[in-house]
Amino acid sequence: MCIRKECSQPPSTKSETCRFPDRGICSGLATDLLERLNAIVRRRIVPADQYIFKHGEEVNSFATLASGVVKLTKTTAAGERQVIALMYSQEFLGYTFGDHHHFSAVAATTAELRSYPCQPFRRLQAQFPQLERRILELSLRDLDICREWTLMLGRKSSHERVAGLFSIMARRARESGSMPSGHNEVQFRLPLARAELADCLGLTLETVSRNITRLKREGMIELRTSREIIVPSIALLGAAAKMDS
Amino acid sequence: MCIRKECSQPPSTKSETCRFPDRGICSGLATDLLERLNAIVRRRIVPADQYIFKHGEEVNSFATLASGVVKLTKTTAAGERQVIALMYSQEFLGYTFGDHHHFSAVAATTAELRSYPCQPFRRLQAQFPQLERRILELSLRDLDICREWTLMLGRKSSHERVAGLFSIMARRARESGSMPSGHNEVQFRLPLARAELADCLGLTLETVSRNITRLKREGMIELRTSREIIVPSIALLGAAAKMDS
DNA sequence: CGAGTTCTTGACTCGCCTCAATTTGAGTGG
DNA sequence: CCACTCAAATTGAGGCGAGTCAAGAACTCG
Repeated sequence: MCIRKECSQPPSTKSETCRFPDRGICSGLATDLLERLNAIVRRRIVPADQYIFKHGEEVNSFATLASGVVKLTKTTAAGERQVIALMYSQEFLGYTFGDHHHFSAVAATTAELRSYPCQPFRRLQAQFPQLERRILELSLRDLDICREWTLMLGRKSSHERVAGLFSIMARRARESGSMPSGHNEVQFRLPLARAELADCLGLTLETVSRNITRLKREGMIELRTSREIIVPSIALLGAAAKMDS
Repeated sequence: MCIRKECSQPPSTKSETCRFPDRGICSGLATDLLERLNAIVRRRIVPADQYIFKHGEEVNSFATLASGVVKLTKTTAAGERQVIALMYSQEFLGYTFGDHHHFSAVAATTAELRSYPCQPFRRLQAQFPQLERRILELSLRDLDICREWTLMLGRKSSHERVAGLFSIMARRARESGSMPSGHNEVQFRLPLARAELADCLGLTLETVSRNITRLKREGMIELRTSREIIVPSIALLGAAAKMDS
């Protein structure tokens, strides 16, 4: 019962800014609101490994990630880094009610942003309930993902973690990329170096590397180069990670 | 800049259901909306260690926790349990757009719920933008907490984790309980057994126990019984956990 | 092609887990 | 009120998985 998540709506409002309706902020919005959003949007290119915003900085814009991959990171008082989320193309970045960011955002690859200045965006949000609702939907989705991640970090072995992350990445690559969806094999380029993978998984770079070789040995993955990965079967990889979703 | 989180609003709309304005769903809502909510609310008492809802079950209500403590849990395919969040008095529980729960909720102590049936609640939500906004605020808060937890599980030692959890619990106890706020020392009753603490922290019960004795030895805490904890200084305990917030 | 970075691999250490034995504490009935 | 019982917590001994330190191989880019 209850309102059902609308997954398969007709791609009617497919504008330039919204190519993947179920991920982006703009999906399903009325055309007049889309126009208002387009009126305030600004483009911004952030090269790989540069900050988009830093922990503690004042919030002055939100953004849709038009292309690229972005890491959200936090740091222990002891200085250890932890990636708390990976944001992929079309996802909405940095929304908060607070006036200061509680984490940092770093471009993992070159990131192309559609940036909405905070104040006019909030005015639109107050004016259009459908925008507020969309933000809520996306936030709840982020919350779900974060809790899944929590389970991973709390209870899984290093081998399961690496398999799990690769399985997630493979699925994203299959969705976003124009892959023949009938085919089972997925090939993609890792957006992260070994040390960054380690920061995602709460491991060290060496442990990540060892588990990559182990997955290779077990036939779960193949490496073209150290960044180019071939996954023969996502289902098999997901099983190795002991995932359910 | 941007809209500031309203923390110190006058406690004007203090109804029976809303004693802690900044945590609950009802805080700051107009009186007509509060009346509509009160019209659909139902009470429910759940004894300790019983499920409030289970992972995979259909969503049929949301609830404010009127008193008690609730664990939100997930389980690995391998069967290991992980607590992904602790909900305290006045917090809002189980909201989602989906029609099935993605995790379980278990009463840690006897839990008194104010339960809102899903369908009428969603109608009110569609009708009153302020309710939707409030849900968004709370969801973003949950997201922040979850990401802090992620950092803890990914990067902290067992000792830091136990200290961190106790420091969080002590702060909650000080807020909720009628403690002399001038006084530094906090005393509270643990809502969780050792095994449950372990499920929160991604550790084993033995490791939790060892670290409790260590904290005791270091003078960071005192135990009256195994469930009654005295924290001489939350600040010191927080420092041991290497927390920043 | 060469220089610097990134990745892999090895040897060793340490922290947390596992298994097991007490100890403590709460509840019950004599 | 005090033994008895059972569950929960503590403590110990030993093993294993992930971290640390270090060397060498493989990429990347000028």
